[in-house]
Order: sequence, then structure tokens, then C-alpha cells
Amino acid sequence: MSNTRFTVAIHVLTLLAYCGPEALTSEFIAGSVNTNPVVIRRILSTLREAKLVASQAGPGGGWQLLRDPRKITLRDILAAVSGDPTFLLHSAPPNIECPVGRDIQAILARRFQSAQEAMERDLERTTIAQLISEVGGGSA
Amino acid sequence: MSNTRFTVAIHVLTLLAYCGPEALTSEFIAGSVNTNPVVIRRILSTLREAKLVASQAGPGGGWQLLRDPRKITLRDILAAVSGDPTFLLHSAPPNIECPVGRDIQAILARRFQSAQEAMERDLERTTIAQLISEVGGGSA
DNA sequence: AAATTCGCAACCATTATGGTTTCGGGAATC
DNA sequence: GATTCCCGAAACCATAATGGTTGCGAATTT
Repeated sequence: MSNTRFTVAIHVLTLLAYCGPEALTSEFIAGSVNTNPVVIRRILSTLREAKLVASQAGPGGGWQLLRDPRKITLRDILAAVSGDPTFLLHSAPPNIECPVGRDIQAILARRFQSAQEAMERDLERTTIAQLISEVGGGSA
Repeated sequence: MSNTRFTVAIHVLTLLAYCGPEALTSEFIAGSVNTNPVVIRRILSTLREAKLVASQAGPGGGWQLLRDPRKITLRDILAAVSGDPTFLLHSAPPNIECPVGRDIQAILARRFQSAQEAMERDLERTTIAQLISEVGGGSA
């Protein structure tokens, strides 16, 4: 990773759900996230590709949730915004003359996928609705 | 992440274990990984900090494993080479005037840690010794 | 002394990242 | 229809990370 888009995406979706059904502008959202509206629009446009939000131009426009917050998991969000997998293989292919170099990529690909799936299964346990219930000291 | 150091570290340790007790030079290792010896030394020096390997200067010198390959898990290796956590929070702190902005970081920190641990528990199931047994079609 | 090997610093090109500005176009309102 | 609001897209920027490379010194063996 090494980027904050997953975090910002979760923040934005939580805010959209928290603020109810009316549309929020990218400028308002940027005020909560503390960044630039264009950064918010970039991330929201990837969430729109995943059918999680919709945008509306013009006065009174902005961004709205398209899915029940109880049905949006952190895994869904990661899938929408994540480009690269968590673990990368070699930048240049290893030496196939070496027994280790020949096989290591295929072996690691399986292990990395397994670890990635373990992580995603954990993320799947959390929904946006749950996060909202914790905002404002909800669980205290 | 977005780097290949974890992969290279696993590759190097597997090679060290595979080639038996004698020391391997960074140049030889670089030949298997297909990169520059300095890149190998950089990664091995972080593994040395974790007491996984030792280096020896001079002719006949090089790098040796310090731990039984059956006792080196992928989780150990990740711990040694990983700098940043898998998931990063906001680059600038959110707006604390907003109920979501005020609490989201603490809430996400818990969720991210849980996901990270799920991933690490999975990585812990694999040892260098297991990887060696799969090299050369070991499981076929 | 000579050869080998690591250690470390410096440097480089490439890429990712978050941020910013600018301009155009669609949409609601007056 | 004119104005205002808001998104869309492109361009640009500074910063940082990454992998790679070179150079040289120090340690070690022969």
C-alpha cells in the first residue's frame, strides 16, 4: 500500500452514511478529511466505479451512498480502491538457472494470496454501519 | 508495502538454507535474485539486525543462516524487513470538529491492527524449511 | 602483500503520492 | 436565459520511496 486512500475512502463513506440521505459536496467532505476537494473526488470516483456512491452536479448536488451501510464492508472498500496487492514479487524475474530462483515466485504467490485472503476475511467482518455506531463514543 | 524487500528476503533466506551451511557471497545471491549485490547486502543487513543471519568479510566469507530454517517463519521475516504497517491512516489529521473526523482514526487503528494480525497469523504458518521442500517440484 | 568480501555513503532515474490550479460542462434556481 | 453551484478532467508540482549503481575503505584470509 503506502497510501492513505483506503483510510480516506472509509472515512468518506462513513461520513456519507452518518450525515443521512442528503448529498454531500466534495468540499464539505474535504473539510472533514482535511484535504483538497479534488483529492476527495478522485477517491469517490473510484468508489462510484464500484457502485458504492453516485454523484450529482449542480446546486444541491454532491455525493450519495448507493448501498445500505450495513452491506458495505471494509473488504468491499479495499477492493474498490486498492491497486497493487499487499505483497509484490521480484521487480526483475529471478534466475531460472537456480532451483530456488526457478520456483520461488510460484511458491510465494500462493502464500501471499493466502495471507491476503486472511486479511480480507478479517476486514469483511466490519461494516460502515458498525463504524458509525462507534463514532461519538458509541461503544463506550 | 509497495516494495519487493519481503519477497527478496524470503528468497535469500531460502537460498541460504538450501545451499547448506557454507557462506554465500552477496554476489552469488544477487545472481539468483537477479539484482545488484548491494541491494542484497542492504536487505541482509536488516536480517542481521533480527539475528537471522551473520556476515563475514574476506575470502571465503559471505552470509550464513543463524537459525534453524524450521524456526524461521514468514512472519519473522516480515517483522524484520517491514517498515510501514500495511494500512496507513490519514496524511493530515482529520477535522476534530466533525464527529466522524474526531473518532475515525482511533476506530480504524483497531480494525487495521486486527486485519494485520490476521495476515501475520497466516504468514506464521509457513517456514523457510517448508519453502525448501517445495523447491524443485518437491510437492509434486 | 594480495585478493576477496562486506560496509557505507553517495548518487541516479523512475515512479507514486497527495496536493493544487485551472477550465469546462451539467444542473438547479431565479 | 443568466447565474450559481458543483462535478470532471487534465495539468502541474514538491516530496518521498524504490531499486539500482558506483566508489572506496575496512576487515579477513591466504
